[in-house]
Amino acid sequence: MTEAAAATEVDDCASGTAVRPRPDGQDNYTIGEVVALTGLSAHTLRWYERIGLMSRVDRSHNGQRRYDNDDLRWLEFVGRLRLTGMPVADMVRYAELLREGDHTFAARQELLVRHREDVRRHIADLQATLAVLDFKIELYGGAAR
Amino acid sequence: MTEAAAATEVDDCASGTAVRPRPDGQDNYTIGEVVALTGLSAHTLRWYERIGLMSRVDRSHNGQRRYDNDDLRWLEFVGRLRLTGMPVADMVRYAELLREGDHTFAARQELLVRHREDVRRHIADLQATLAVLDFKIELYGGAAR
DNA sequence: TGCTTGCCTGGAGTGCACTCCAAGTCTCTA
DNA sequence: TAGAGACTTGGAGTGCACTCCAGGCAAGCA
Repeated sequence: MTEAAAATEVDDCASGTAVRPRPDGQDNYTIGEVVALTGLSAHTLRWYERIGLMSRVDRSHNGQRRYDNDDLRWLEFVGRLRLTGMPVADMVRYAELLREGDHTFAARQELLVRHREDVRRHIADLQATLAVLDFKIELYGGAAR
Repeated sequence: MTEAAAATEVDDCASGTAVRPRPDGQDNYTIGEVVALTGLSAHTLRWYERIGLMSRVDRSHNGQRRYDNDDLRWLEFVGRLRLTGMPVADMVRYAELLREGDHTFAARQELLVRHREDVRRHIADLQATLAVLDFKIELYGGAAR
């Protein structure tokens, strides 16, 4: 496997539940379609592009955005990172590393490893709180009876 | 158990790792001590009081805040809710219900139950993302070799 | 031909959760 | 008696992640 091929594979496997309604080749979606598919607003999609969280999206002959399946995959991955609390600045950093090419593999991996640690810690915090919530809810139930 | 007793117990059991360095009776802490104990800033502590997230804190003869163990317990619980992403407005709502008395038991329980659902969903999201991160990190590792 | 719909841009505005500021008070130590 | 340090207040400012606005363009339809 070449590094370039690995990079593609690494960066495309956003998640198992990809939303890619049309096969490669017929995959050019208007911003409105992407809004419907991702739940993001058109404002947010344009903003993501402006701040460099997406590389420049293709345009139609009259300047309108045309997204492809790779864009959807990327948006899905970004959605996951966002859901897990990664700051937008870090996601932009990751996107920049991606554009810089294969020599940034280690930096990208490090960024993801660090984020994974954050996520693990956060899960532990949430579970500890869940126990407290269970206890309080139980007590309220007991007091109400 | 009276409802009042239940309310006290329910609302004091913030967590197992309470930071309460002095026993009840000698428990009056300056804002600086509470900053050191909780990690919150003095600004934030005053702001919490201003918005009603804490009921009015005792004052010394010259108007300075004096926190007690109950305040610390409450701050600890608030910290947990904050960590798990509850909006401040919801925490204020909970604090208001608490001040209104025993007849708000059901409402308080409902609020916590709803939040517990949010937390559970969030844990599931985090775990799904963890799987994606593991996969990508693994691929980067493979590509680097 | 005019109207609607969907899209474009740069820049301003919003909501949240703090965070800081200015000007003042009080207490303690040198 | 002076200075340092910890505290007080209301109100303004900050950073983040959007979110909206004004003004305009292009395509499709009555």
